[in-house]
Parts: sequence; structure tokens; C-alpha cells
Amino acid sequence: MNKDVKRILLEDVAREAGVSTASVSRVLNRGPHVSERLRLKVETAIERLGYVPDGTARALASRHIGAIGALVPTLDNPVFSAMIDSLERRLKHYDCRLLIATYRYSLVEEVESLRTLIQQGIDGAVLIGHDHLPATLRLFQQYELPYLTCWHSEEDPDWPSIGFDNAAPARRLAEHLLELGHRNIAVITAPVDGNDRARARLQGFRQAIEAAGHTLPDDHVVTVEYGIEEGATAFAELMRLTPRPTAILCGNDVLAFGAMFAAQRAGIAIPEQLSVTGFDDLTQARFMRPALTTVATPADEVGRLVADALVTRIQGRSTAHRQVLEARVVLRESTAPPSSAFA
Amino acid sequence: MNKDVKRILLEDVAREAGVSTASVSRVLNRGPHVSERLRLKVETAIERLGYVPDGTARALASRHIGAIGALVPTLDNPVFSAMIDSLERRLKHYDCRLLIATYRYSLVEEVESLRTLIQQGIDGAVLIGHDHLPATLRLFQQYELPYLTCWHSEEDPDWPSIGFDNAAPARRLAEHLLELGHRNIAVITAPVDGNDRARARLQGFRQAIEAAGHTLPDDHVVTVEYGIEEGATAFAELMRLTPRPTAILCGNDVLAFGAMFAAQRAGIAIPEQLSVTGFDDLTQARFMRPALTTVATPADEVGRLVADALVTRIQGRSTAHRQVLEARVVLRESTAPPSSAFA
DNA sequence: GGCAGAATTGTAAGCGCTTAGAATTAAGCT
DNA sequence: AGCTTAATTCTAAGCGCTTACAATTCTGCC
Repeated sequence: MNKDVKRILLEDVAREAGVSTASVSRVLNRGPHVSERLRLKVETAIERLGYVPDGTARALASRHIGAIGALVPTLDNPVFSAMIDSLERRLKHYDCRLLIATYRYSLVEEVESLRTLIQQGIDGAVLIGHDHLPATLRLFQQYELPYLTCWHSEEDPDWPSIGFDNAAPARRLAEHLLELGHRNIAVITAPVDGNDRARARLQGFRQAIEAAGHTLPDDHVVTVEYGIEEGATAFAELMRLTPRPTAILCGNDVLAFGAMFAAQRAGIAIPEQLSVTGFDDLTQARFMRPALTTVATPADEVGRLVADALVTRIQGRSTAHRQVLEARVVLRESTAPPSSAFA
Repeated sequence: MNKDVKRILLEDVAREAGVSTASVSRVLNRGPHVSERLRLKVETAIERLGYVPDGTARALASRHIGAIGALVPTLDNPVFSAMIDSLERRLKHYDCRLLIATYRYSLVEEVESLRTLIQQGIDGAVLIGHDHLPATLRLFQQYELPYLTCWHSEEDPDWPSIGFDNAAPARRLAEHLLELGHRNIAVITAPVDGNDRARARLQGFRQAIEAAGHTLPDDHVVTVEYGIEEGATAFAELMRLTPRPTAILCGNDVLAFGAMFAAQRAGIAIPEQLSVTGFDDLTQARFMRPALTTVATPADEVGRLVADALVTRIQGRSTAHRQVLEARVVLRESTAPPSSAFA
């Protein structure tokens, strides 16, 4: 902000309009006790002077910033940028800005980033998922800050949430493979430590497989960071197993892309020789060939609802403690009966 | 921020340490004239009390916020989220936070978003590209706010920049196709209105084609929004031309993905029957099959350098008015001689 | 030891706005 | 008209910090 140029202050507006600063402030904040006549006088004065209120002063005096913080593991995954994108657009309706911090899936960094955000001033915050350090919760409580978690559906009095069940669609994906006749199923997952979504999905996979009387051996579960390259690497590892798995359940679409690309290069036909599934339903999952069987996560809707709910909470009203959205399995072309079924 | 709970103030720290508030403030801000002894006293007091400074008060008094604004067309394009990701990570080093606003490629919305950001308080801002409304520049000047543009390399005294030449690699991409023997080349571009990058790339394509003595007819240029689906649609339109183009230059990778997926579905072999190029070099361009010939835009580097330069400018020091990075053409598998060349 | 000048620390005046609570004006009754 | 009560407007005290400038303490040196 500029230090020297004489800016027009609220005081100037008051003088110009011939009223008190309090009245100007009340007009500005749509406060109570404002007559039409007063409002008009003030508004013309503001117009005439081209007055622009100072956000920092307002924040200090009103203890209200006009911004929320969003803590996301990374913006690298398009599914998060989609959510953030919709969150930001919706917040605009409420004259609320968005502060973003990423923490690269490190919960320690998450709490540190949150501390910084709070310190510098936010009216509320949204976190991804259910796994957080106790210190994170303490920060929210200590500062009595409205907050929300999203992208999961755990029931927890400490963590209000807007999200979807990660385990159930994962289970259904695995069931789908089992129904197709797959028995030798492998999984590529992100590290589950501090990542409840990855954990829930893995659990869903495992549950379905075990419920069907089969097992998911340790060597059939490869853990890598989220990333296309990582997906390709994990794929290579799984292909060294004998007998080779006939299907791979991937923790998200990005991993699935990596696996599918690697399969293509290796000359392994999908879905004829290998079925692959994802999770997220990124735009290209629908367009690629073969189109990816995956789970449609409602990223836009989450962003929008989070904006609505968080703003509502900031205004002191309450919202549902837990909102569970639908995450539908989308069957496409990347899954089919195992080749042995033809043989 | 909480309204009722008694927070620990700088004043409390001063009392606890037995010094003045000014001294505490000076310690906090690594100000000059601070003896080791003082610093220790204050730091222990802060520690003991668990004092956390109030960002809003600090902002008001110091006229310095500790945050910058980034205005991007959308977070939907992974290349921007990559840039933002790296920008945010780098800003952390400087204890600077990041405010994000998107404007969906509408310059009017850009200036409005900027106004909001400035009003609420930022120390500086970064914009994408060279096309902006005059009002945008006026805002920066009026508030004497440090700013930067990126993602382009136009020389313009009004707009300091950190970016790369969009036209030259585009030209080289087209030359590459010409060298391969293509004569019937088509282009899929984003709307060039208010988007200098798209315009520069299109110009680059055209220049190379015309320099080689050929032409780029109007019906060989399809304009669509950036998006996979849009790329696919544009592809379909181009395939209706007779004779069919043997190569398609796409304005960015996302469009190229759409085109390639559509080609796959249509049973058109890439690169045998059709060459396709992109621009951005998203991660998957390297992994997909065929791997995409494209231009590697230095998204991470731009983010990092923007953080460095903007912070430097905020600190009152100057930085290069124009920084041009390299955007290399990356030849991969999606381009090859036209089929007629074999025939 | 006493003094100039540098280094350190303290005092207090804001930063620009919001908001209790006081003061004023308007409205409603008898 | 005179009084009560409600509606509106104003006065002024902060919000929690920074920072000129004044005051003090410390140097080194004659």
C-alpha cells in the first residue's frame, strides 16, 4: 500500500457529506439505523470523492477480515485445483477472498501453514480430509475460528465435513472387478499415512476382495506418491509379479493414467489383458482411450458447498455438521473380464 | 478472529519482559538498534506467554500486509496450477502468503478482482500475460503497488515481465511440421481476444507457414475455449475439411489431448495419418502414447522467479524489467511425415 | 572524571476504521 | 403543548501494532 500519497479517508467522506464518521461507516456496512436520506448523502459523497475503504483498518477495527484460508495437499492434482477453482468462484459472491496454502501431504506443514494463515488473519478455513494433527484442532479452538473439512465423510464431532464416502465406491470398484471374474487383483495406492482418503480407498478395495473370499497379498499393493510417473513406476513393479495381476485398482486417476500409459508402452492391452480403475474422474478419464472406469468425485459441488457453509458459519449461523455427497462409480472401457476368462 | 477471549498482546509481552512496547516490536521485526540482551529478554517473554502477533494490527500500522495477489485466468489448466503451486511454495520462504483470484479469461473480471484484492490489502500482484485493461494499470499506479506480469515476453515499459516467447516456439513447431513435409496444416486455438499468449502462438504458426510460401486458410483455424472436450470438438470440425489436414497445431496441451483422444476414437492414427502438437508440456505429454510433441513451458521456474522478483520489488529494490526464459520445443512421437509422403 | 557522540531504549502519536453509548431528533400519546 | 419512547446520529474510545523522536545509557578519549 502506498505510504505517501494522500488517500481519501472515511473522515473526508464524512466531512464532504456533512455527517459523522460513524454514519459513513454504518452506511458502508449496511448497518442498522440508517435513514434513506443519510444513505444517499453518504453515497454521493463516496462517489464524488472516489473513496475506497482501507481493508486493513477495517479488519483491525471489526475483527473481520473478508478472507478464508484453504489448506490443500497440493494444487498439482487437477481434482484439487478444480475444487479450489469452484470454491474461489463461489466465495466471490460473498465478497470473500481466498488464501491458499499447500502442504505437500505433510501434516506438520499443514499445521504450520494454518498457524501462519491465522496469524495474518483469516475468518475461517477449510481443510482436506479427516487426518490432521491435534495441534490443528487446537488452533481452531484457541482462535474460535470457523472451519470445515472436506473430501471425506467420517463422522467426528471435532470435524464438521462436506464430502463423500471414499471407501464405498472403492469397494464397488473392486466388486465390479470381482464380478467380471478377476481374482488376481493388485492395487496402486498413495501413502496412507496422514491421508485418510487413500486409506479409506485401500480399505474399500481390500474389504471387497476379502468379502469375496479372496486376499490382497502385500506384494500386490504398491505404495507411491500421487503422480503419473509414479503410477508408471508402480505399474512396472506389479508387472514383475507372477502370475501377473489381471486388474489394477489405482488410488486416483493420476496414478491410473500413469499405469495405463506404461501398459500401452509395454504393449499390454487394456482392458483385454489388464483392467485398470481410477478415482476422481478427471475430465480426460472420459475422453482417453480406453475411457477410464473410475469414481466421479464431486469437486465442483464440494467447492461450492464449502464456500456456502463456511461463510454461513462465519456469519455465526450453523450448518449441517456433516454433508455427504454422492461419489458414483463410472464404468467405462478400462475394465473387462480377465483374459483367462476367454482362454 | 475471536472477539471475546482475552488474547495476549504485545503490551503483555513488554510488561513481562520489563521493556517498552517499542522494543518488543523492534525485536519482532528484526529492527535495528537491538542489543542481544534485549532480544533474549523479549524472546523468552514471548515464549513464556505464547504470544502471537496480530496480523491485522501489524498491517494497519506498518502499511505492509505480508501477502501478494495472483490473478490467473483459471486454475483448471494444470500449467497454471503448477505455476501457482511453485509460486506459493517459494513465497513461504519470504513469509508471504498468496491470495488467488481467477477471472475466466475476462479482462473486465480481472480488473474487478484486482480492485477487490487491493482494497482488502496486498503488497503486490502478479498477472498472467500482456493483455490487460488500462484500468488495471491505473490501479497499480494509483496504489503504487509493485506488480509483475508473466507467461509472456513482450517488451513494454508499463509491464515488467517474467516469461518466455510464445511466438518463437510456435513458429518452430510449425517449421518442424513443414520440414516433415506437411502442407495442409490446421490450427486449434483459444480465443485470442484478451489472450496475448494464444495470439502470439497463432501468429507464430501463421508466420512459419507463410514464410514457407504456404497459407493458413481461415477454415483451417478453429477457435474454442481451452479444454479437452473443446479440443475434441474442434478436431471433429477440422476432420470435415477436404482434403483433411495432415497436421494440427494446438494452442496448448489440453487442446491437443482432446484432439488426440478424438482422433483415437475416430480411428485416425497419430502420427501416421495425422500429426498433432501441443504447448505447455504437461506431465502426461511425455507419458501418453504417442508422446506429445510440444513446447516445454517453465511453469515452476516462472513461479519461483516471480516470487523472488515480486518480493524484491516489495522491499523497494528493483529487479530486471524483463526476464525471458527458455521455452524449448520437445519433439516426441505425435509428429511424423504426412502419410502422403509414404504413399 | 567528564564529555561528545554513538548506540540503545522509551514515549506517545498515530494507522483508518468500527461501535458502544451519549446526544439529538422524530414520533406517538394524552 | 408536554411528555415518553423510539429512531437516528454523533462523540469518542478503542482495535493492536509501528515508528518518529525524545530520553537514556554506553562508549571511547582527552
